[in-house]
Amino acid sequence: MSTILDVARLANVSAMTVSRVINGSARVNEQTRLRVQEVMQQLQFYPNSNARGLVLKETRLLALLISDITNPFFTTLARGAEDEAKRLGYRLIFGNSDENIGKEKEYLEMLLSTRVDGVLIAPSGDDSFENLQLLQNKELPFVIIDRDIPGLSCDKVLGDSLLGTHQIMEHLIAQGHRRIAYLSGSKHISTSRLRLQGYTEVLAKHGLQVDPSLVVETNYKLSGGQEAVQHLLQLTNLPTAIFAANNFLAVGAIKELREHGLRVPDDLSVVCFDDLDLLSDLNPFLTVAAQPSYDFGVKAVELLIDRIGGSATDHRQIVLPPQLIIRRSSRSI
Amino acid sequence: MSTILDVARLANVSAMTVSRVINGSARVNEQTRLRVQEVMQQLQFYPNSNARGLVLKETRLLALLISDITNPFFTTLARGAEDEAKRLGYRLIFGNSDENIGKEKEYLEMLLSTRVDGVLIAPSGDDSFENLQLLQNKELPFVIIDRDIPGLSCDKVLGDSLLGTHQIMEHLIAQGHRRIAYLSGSKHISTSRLRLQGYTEVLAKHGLQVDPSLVVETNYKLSGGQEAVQHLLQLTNLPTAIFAANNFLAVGAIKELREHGLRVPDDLSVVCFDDLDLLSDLNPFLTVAAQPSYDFGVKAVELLIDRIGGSATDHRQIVLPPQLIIRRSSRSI
DNA sequence: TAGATTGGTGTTAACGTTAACATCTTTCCG
DNA sequence: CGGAAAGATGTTAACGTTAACACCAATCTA
Repeated sequence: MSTILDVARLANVSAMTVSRVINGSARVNEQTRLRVQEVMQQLQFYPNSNARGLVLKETRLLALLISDITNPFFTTLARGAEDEAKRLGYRLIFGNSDENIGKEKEYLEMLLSTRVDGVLIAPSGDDSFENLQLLQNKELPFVIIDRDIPGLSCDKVLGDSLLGTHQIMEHLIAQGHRRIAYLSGSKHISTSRLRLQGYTEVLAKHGLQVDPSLVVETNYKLSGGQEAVQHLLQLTNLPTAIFAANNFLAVGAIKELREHGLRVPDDLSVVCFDDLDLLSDLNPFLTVAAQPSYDFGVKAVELLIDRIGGSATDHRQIVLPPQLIIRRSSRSI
Repeated sequence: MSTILDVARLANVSAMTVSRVINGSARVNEQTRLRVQEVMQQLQFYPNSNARGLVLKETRLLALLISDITNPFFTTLARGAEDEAKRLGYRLIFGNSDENIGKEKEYLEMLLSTRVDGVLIAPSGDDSFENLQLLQNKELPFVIIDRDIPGLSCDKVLGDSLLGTHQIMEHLIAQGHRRIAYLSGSKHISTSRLRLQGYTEVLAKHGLQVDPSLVVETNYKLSGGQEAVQHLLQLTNLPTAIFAANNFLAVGAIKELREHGLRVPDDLSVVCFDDLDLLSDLNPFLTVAAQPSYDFGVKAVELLIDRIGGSATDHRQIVLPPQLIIRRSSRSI
């Protein structure tokens, strides 16, 4: 790999002049500039970002830490983040935390070493507090996405869990459902709690009590949905509808229901948070509170880069609204 | 951010001793080691990868360049690559090329600057040849994934397009289909060509001719599938089945068919390459030649790291077999 | 007991780039 | 026409880390 010095020698200038040509950081004679550029071309010279990062204390690298890149919600979010990052001249590293605090911490430490300029993170849960404090100690800018953390002051891009839940629950109730199960992710994740709160509120509003046996706490994975349904099926008095706190839970639930010979929506309605993108194109089936996941990524990168630039002062919070999409997985009874 | 020198001062040793503790590169007295580790802990010290990369000429960063992270095939592949990279102590940068040579080139240049240790790339097409030659010039190890490039000698992880196509086509023919359309991606992508070849072979084997009006070349995107179907619907003699060269094409095709009031499989059967993962869990619908996408990622990282380590000599090629999964989108006529 | 070995540690220079300052020439202005 | 300003370029040192070598003390070996 050729260096700036190789270019300098061949172009008969100092390294500094080459640096100036690369960065446009100061005037350079037109002729000299052309000569230097020609040599760079000829040598296929690409400046070493490591050396640059060392002196500039900036790497133009961002990191995106999410729970699972195979989840369409995060995939589309990642796409938004990547497009926006690229537009603004940043690259993106990504990692999966698998909803696991330990893995999350490992990643963050790696990122601290990498000297990324900032981090986008969907925290694995409230316990992420400590991990994020580490970032704050080290003054590494970050934005949390999708999940809030109580007591943590930082930039945030969140969905409106209460609104979405109200939309979903009102829909189910309008369809005549009264026994509605709630499949929750870990209660240490803000979205799980808020959606439970919304669930309770809407039931109360309609004079209904929460039946504790219909509230199942599990995890935001496919297997979580399956386990939750196994649990529900042991009840003598089955629910007529299931509200799953995210898309993976819903898919797991439907899969498990099907394996027990139950049909959706004929035997049970199933609705959830977050759409399935491609899947919904293929076969619009699931009734969902869809979130603008692409925008989550875009907005988060914008906040982050503002923060990095130092122009942002107070912490900002962006709340993106969900949209109820009624499809075939829910029906009137 | 504290440096190795801060640690050295506090621990009353030289920077070199700290470096040795970090890397375990030479003996250090047990007591000294403990003292240094304590100070590192206390200062929350994380070694600067930029400085390290500069002297070691290695960054432990890999890059994954694919056409679109929202495609489940690539998503799962990315997950496999990320898991394996992490296991081997590497981080992963990723980028979307959108099947676009120019964007691909930009990315590769960025990666050259970043001094990544290696690149995993699903080339946007045969024209990627030049882009990859740049990597070869610069002696940056890379592995191409999913798509071959004629005349390029390098490490490769590919699917078996011919086998998969044979499985799919034999299935359709066994179901009585004779007028089968083939929706192709760009013919500058090896998989498009091989699948066309397989398509032709199987038809010939059964004494059938290729009807050119049934072969539609478009692109590997959702919109490609939609456009292709618009084209097909203008024929007076419609096909009874559509074989789409990838999953996005199939989804686009089905979406468009539905918009024209045609049902799958009642009016037309649709089959394709690559599964839809989550989607297939929710609602097993599409008949596909599924490829082990997770393994594509894992194997590619293995090849790449072997290459980086210098232990690999000849270029290697791994071919992963597809698996025909028959579901409801195809039916006997 | 001299010489070699090994354990433990430090010093120096280098990796490739850029900020800060220095130098020289040319142009401008009153 | 003399001093200031602007234009063009170079020199030096620094960023944080590690390889290579050097050094010293303790231990081993013949």
